[in-house]
Amino acid sequence: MTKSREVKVVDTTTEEKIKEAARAVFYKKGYAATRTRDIAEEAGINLALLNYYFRSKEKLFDMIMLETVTGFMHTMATILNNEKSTLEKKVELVASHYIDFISKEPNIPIFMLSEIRNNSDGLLKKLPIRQLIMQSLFFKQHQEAVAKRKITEPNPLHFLMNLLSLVVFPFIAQPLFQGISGLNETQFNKLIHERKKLIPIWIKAMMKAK
Amino acid sequence: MTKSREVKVVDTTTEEKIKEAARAVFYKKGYAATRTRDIAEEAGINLALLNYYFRSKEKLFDMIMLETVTGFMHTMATILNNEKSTLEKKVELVASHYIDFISKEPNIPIFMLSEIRNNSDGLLKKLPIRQLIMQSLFFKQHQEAVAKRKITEPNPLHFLMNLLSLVVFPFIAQPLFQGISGLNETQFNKLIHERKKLIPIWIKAMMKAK
DNA sequence: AAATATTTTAATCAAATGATTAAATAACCA
DNA sequence: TGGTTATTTAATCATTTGATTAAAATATTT
Repeated sequence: MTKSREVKVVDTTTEEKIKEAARAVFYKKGYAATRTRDIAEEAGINLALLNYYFRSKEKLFDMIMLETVTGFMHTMATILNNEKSTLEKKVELVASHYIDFISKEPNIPIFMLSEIRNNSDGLLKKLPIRQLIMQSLFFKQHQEAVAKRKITEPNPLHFLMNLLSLVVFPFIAQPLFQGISGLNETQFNKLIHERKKLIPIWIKAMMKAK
Repeated sequence: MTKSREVKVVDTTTEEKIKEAARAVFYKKGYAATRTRDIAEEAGINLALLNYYFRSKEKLFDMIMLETVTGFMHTMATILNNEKSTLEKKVELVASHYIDFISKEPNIPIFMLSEIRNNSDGLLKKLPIRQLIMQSLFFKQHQEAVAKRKITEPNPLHFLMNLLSLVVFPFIAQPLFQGISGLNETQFNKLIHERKKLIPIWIKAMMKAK
């Protein structure tokens, strides 16, 4: 292993450093509010290097945005299509995985959803998310459960919307809820993590309600 | 009624025109992405008038932000403190009111939550939202219901978080859900409005689950 | 009507910001 | 090593953007 290789493994490439810095700043402040100079500073590099490696702020952003959304959807599709888990287990997996994931990157949901909303040319339309989820095993299992009268709500979109709402919204509205409740960050995190167990129970009860 | 007064009533003041334009643009694009020139154009006025009436972009924004958050919280507090409604009825009122309200201004939730997140000096701390909600009749009724074993989940914050999640998140993630489902705007709106009836049923079932 | 105050406009400023350039430095290779 | 390529830097550009100014237009008061 040459020295240059070792640097790439142990430390990180300048290119990677910039990308990671950009990711951090974009996640926190969004596209419009981040300055290329913020990214340069965060990465500890000269401003010109950003354009040297990535041509423009917009190209760098598009790359990160694409990776973020793709990663999010890919994980979702993987869970929803898991052959070895029941519908109930999938609910547990979604809740558990995303609560842990978002806990590590709390700004991701509002970042993604804000930027998707702005994005007029439609990043979503370029990705094959539609069939990946609408034709997932999760949806088939839901359909079966409806047929067997295990679930009353026949629309699988309500099912998925409810699950994601309960998982994601508390993070998005965290500052609001902390302001209301007076809980500090540690206490709030504890509350959030309780939900890994609670959400599957709630979802189960909801979907049987009539 | 003089002519100048009539103008103020029928038409609108320049000042009001600017404020309404600013509201529209800020809601849609957020603080960082809106240009004072965007607001001027939307209002059909000269750029200098914005500074003449409101001194700066930031002051104009702060004013709109304060009104928005105050309005939101005030309505919430009013519903949660309604002496004449049961806990269940309050859930219905919240769902019904906010679904109608956000339907008319779909960008409000993500706007508010994004900007609250940025706001480092803490707009929330200046408002008396804490006691207004934590000491609300809604929370007292919840406590009673827990005592009477009508509700299993003892934490009222989970209760409120769940309710708001189910109401608000579908709007925030609307572009995502439309991308996933392939529904057009009309179809999606129909889905959202179904939730006015469904959410109270779901909440009821959830909170009794164990 | 004349004088005064208010509102609006066009022109301009200064700072911020995304991007480029040419030169310097470091890495690589024959 | 010496030459070539790749990386990095400092300086600078051109635009954009928030804000100001002085003058013009309009409304109000005396």
